[in-house]
Amino acid sequence: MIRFLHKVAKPFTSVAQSQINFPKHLKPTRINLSLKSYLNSNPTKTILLFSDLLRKKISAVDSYSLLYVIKACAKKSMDTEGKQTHTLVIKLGYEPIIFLQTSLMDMYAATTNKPYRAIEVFRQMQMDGVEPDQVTFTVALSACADMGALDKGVWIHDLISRKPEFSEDLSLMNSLVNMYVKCGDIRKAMLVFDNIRVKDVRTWTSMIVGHALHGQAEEALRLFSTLEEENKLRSSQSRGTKDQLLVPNDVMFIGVLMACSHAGMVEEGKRYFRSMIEEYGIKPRLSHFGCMVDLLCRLGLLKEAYSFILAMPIQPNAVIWRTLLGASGVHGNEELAAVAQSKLRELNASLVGDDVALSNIYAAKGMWEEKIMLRHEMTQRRTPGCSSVEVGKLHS
DNA sequence: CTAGGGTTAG
Repeated sequence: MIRFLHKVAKPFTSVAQSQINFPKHLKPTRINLSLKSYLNSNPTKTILLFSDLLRKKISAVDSYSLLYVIKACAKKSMDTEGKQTHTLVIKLGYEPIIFLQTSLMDMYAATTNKPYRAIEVFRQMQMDGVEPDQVTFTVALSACADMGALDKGVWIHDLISRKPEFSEDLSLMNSLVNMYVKCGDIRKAMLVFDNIRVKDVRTWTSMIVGHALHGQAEEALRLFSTLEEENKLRSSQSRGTKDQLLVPNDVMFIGVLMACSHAGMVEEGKRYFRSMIEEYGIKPRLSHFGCMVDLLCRLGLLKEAYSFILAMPIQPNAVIWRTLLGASGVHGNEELAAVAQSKLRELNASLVGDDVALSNIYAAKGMWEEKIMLRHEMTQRRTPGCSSVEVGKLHS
């Protein structure tokens, strides 16, 4: 934690700024460019430099400096520093600056596991009479989506509806579709989707994922086919329409594979996985492999799932082994369960529940010696310093 | 010489 608030001697004002003659290298713009430049390479340095400036009682900071610090806090998930910066924004009277409010909302959504703080900032803006714009609404909807807060999302949608020109903002509309998807109102999501005249890849992706999440695999895949057909049509037409192609990307394929997985469509899933690699030239990521493992495991194709995992060109993570472990439990395959279990231990990522899963299989099969052995191992393996908080990060 | 945004397995 980096403390800097208590070092602030007095609130910074624009009057004070104009009265002080800073050395050239300490002018706000100059410093801000440094703060900004560290943002991509080393965000912690942005925060350190800023706290250093305050410690030296150099008030050569302005709203730009704060913005970069807030972004740095968001990037490094430094919630304490983020909160301190928020306090500083208020202390310096920068509340009406919409850029700061929006990035604060974004910061809270990124650093706390309660995005409702982002909505609280939004509420406060409403109370202070600070008018939100498209970007503020976009971030607010994203926070609602993360929380699954349909009531708040609808409230914000209502506020947006009063500004017809906002419906031209595609980022905002995509955020709106995503909010309805994540909050479970698929019909409303479709309604918004249909009303977006010029869509992009993200629009389609949100809707495909939406259908997949709602167990509407056919709708998801039909949507994907529609997109492919539109692309084919356009590429066969004049050259002018080529740049209007909406080429499916890796994220969209996660939605497609999710749909196949939820519907148990194993052959289709394999076909899409191949198509992704061969036709679209997309290198599958861990999440794509995870979808495939999930698909195979759901159908009880455990051996195939296992050989699929072994053939992966990248190292499988704990989630993948846990998928296999869970499915082995459901389908009573104690050999593969034990393999998955040991892989989890190798990764140093086994959870209490993983031992229980294997233990239950042994019990169900009457393998009491194995169960006792496992129980013995479990009690021996208690390593100090491994709290449930640290382990909990695996779930996020 | 500088400001904020949307899609991602389980």
